[in-house]
Amino acid sequence: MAATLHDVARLAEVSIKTVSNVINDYPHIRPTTRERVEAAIAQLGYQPNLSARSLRSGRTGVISLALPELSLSYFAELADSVIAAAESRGLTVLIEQTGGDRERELEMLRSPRRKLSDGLLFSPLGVGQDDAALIEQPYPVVLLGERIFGGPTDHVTMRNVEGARAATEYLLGLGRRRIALVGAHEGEVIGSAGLRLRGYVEALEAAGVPYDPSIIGYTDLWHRGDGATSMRSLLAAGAEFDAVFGLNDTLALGAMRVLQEAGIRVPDDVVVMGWDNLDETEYSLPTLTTLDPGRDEIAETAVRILVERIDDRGDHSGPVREILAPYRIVERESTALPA
Amino acid sequence: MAATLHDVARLAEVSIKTVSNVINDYPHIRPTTRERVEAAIAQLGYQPNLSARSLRSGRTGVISLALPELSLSYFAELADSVIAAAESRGLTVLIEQTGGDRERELEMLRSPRRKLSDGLLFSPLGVGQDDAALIEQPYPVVLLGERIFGGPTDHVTMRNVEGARAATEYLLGLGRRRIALVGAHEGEVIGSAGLRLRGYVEALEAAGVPYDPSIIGYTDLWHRGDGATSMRSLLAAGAEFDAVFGLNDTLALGAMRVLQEAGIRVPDDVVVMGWDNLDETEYSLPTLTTLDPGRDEIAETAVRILVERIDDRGDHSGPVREILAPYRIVERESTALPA
DNA sequence: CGTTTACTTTACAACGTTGTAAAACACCAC
DNA sequence: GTGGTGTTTTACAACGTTGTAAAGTAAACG
Repeated sequence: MAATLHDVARLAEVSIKTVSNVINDYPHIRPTTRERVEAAIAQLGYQPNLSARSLRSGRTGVISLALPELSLSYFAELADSVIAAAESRGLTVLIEQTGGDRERELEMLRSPRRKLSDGLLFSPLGVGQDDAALIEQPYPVVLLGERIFGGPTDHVTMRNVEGARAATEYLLGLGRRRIALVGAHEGEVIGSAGLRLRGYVEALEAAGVPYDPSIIGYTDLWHRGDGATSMRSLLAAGAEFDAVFGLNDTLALGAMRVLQEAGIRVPDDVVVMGWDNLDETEYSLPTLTTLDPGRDEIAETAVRILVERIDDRGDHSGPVREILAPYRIVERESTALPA
Repeated sequence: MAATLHDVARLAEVSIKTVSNVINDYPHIRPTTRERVEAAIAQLGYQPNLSARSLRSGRTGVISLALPELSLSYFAELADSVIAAAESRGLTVLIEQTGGDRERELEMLRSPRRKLSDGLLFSPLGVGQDDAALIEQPYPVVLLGERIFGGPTDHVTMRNVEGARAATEYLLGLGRRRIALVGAHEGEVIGSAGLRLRGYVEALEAAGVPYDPSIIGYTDLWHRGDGATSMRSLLAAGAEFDAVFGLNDTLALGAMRVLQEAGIRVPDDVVVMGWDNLDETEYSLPTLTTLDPGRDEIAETAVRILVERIDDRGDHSGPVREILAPYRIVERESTALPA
């Protein structure tokens, strides 16, 4: 069996509390004692039992990250960033996949498993604005994403409206006037799709370019195939456009593939732009212009805020914060017009 | 503060042990008592403290998964599968990123953080055959991947040699004789690259096709850019080939992109094949033929074996197992020759 | 109606750690 | 020496849970 404080204490001939003190860097310890204890620790290969420590201290040193699916590249890269941010603070990350299912997301919030962690970063897909009240929990939660605004918890997200507006303005700036949009969600107002659509519309209005429903492609999901399917229907319907704005990179890549199959050249005939700045946009053919929504910044900020809430435990008084990460447009080949 | 067994017991007017019994489905409880206890639990919103439970029971219900990086698609999809397999057994997964760095991988094995979990699924990249002895730990570890064989722990992996041989034979079967390989590692014998290269060589020999070092592309890593760079050097060196076997999908996709840039048609001029069956191979242009190495099977098996070891705790007697997942070739457009 | 048997509930200890408070020790000044 | 000050070490309790073993209760048998 693994060694405990008692074993170390016996070997070093001190009390267990002294061993505990050595481990926790209590300042007043005689150097000779410290040495003896450290030798005993080394000899027995002692490692503290974290369950006991966390029972005693009420802290586990673990945070949970609940997200739809790791096989969606955006969430994989987000998880990567979150783990890195947590690691730099000595925290470990427990990942829960919800599949984007509302019921499972809600269950995640209530499940006793959350007791395994000190706090939760929650990135919902199924839960929506109507459920805002439900995410209030008696333990620290930081909300990620665009499903809920003005909820009861801290919230870190990207600038969807502004970003989409900037992206659309960028395409307008290239002289394009018929910008097809891929990935809209029927009737959605809040949520990534709804907000980005709003930014798109705002940019068009500001530029005096009419909004044309016939070049808006609707999809249920933002998986790889959806962009392709959506683009196929646009082409089949005879839609005319000179630019495509994919509401995320995978949609844009799928759409781009269909354009190329149809013999339409990118960027010469139609320019294409995505959103997320996934690794793979740097290696597609052509490479994809995209909007970098500040993923690292979001992860870093979210972890920082969550840790602050954890440290404030009991004192839930601080105001609810809503933090927006900065975005930037990354220009690549898919919008590079001949000089 | 959160309710404890004591609070529930007081409210239900029973002993805490009775409450504990109700929670743990102890059979001999009077229905009326059970009802009273359950009402109290509901009223207080009681949830068991998992730290205390795990201190008492020695189990946490968590397993760790140590892997290089979630932003590498293969590992993201592997993690997805592992989490799903764990979830179906009521386990949660703690993810640690090692960055593929040997030191950090070794540290992971020794770190007291492992106490947070009941066992470890370890997918190394930096640690190699020479370190085999180091992965022996006084707690359950299942090794994933191809860096170490014949080590002291259970091991689940793909059939690298056979798979690569089958893939090469498949390309030979298309009538191709000059099969370029992308992603070899200089001097490696064990490890994904070394093993797959061996399968490639075996297939050539069996078919009586000479092995030509001038069409072997070496890369340090298997990241997205490496396949592109490697293919560029092959082309620059004037290498001649009619097929490309990428040792993984990202390499193959990178190489394919460079071929297309150079005006070489895929599959007409050169057929391309990858390895991993990533989601994205289904949406590239052209879609990529690939070898599916049985990722779900690997995850499912690894979790199952790990759980068995955890349940056997103390009884480390069972023989070390080496399990190979079945592979299959997925034919897509990148090798579809005109009829 | 006493005794066996089975069911139901309980008190207590233990898991390994850390906070509290106090004891033991060393040192110094007077 | 005596008292004061600061350092070092300790005993004990507590965190919330479950296993052990035993006590209490009800049903069943002879």
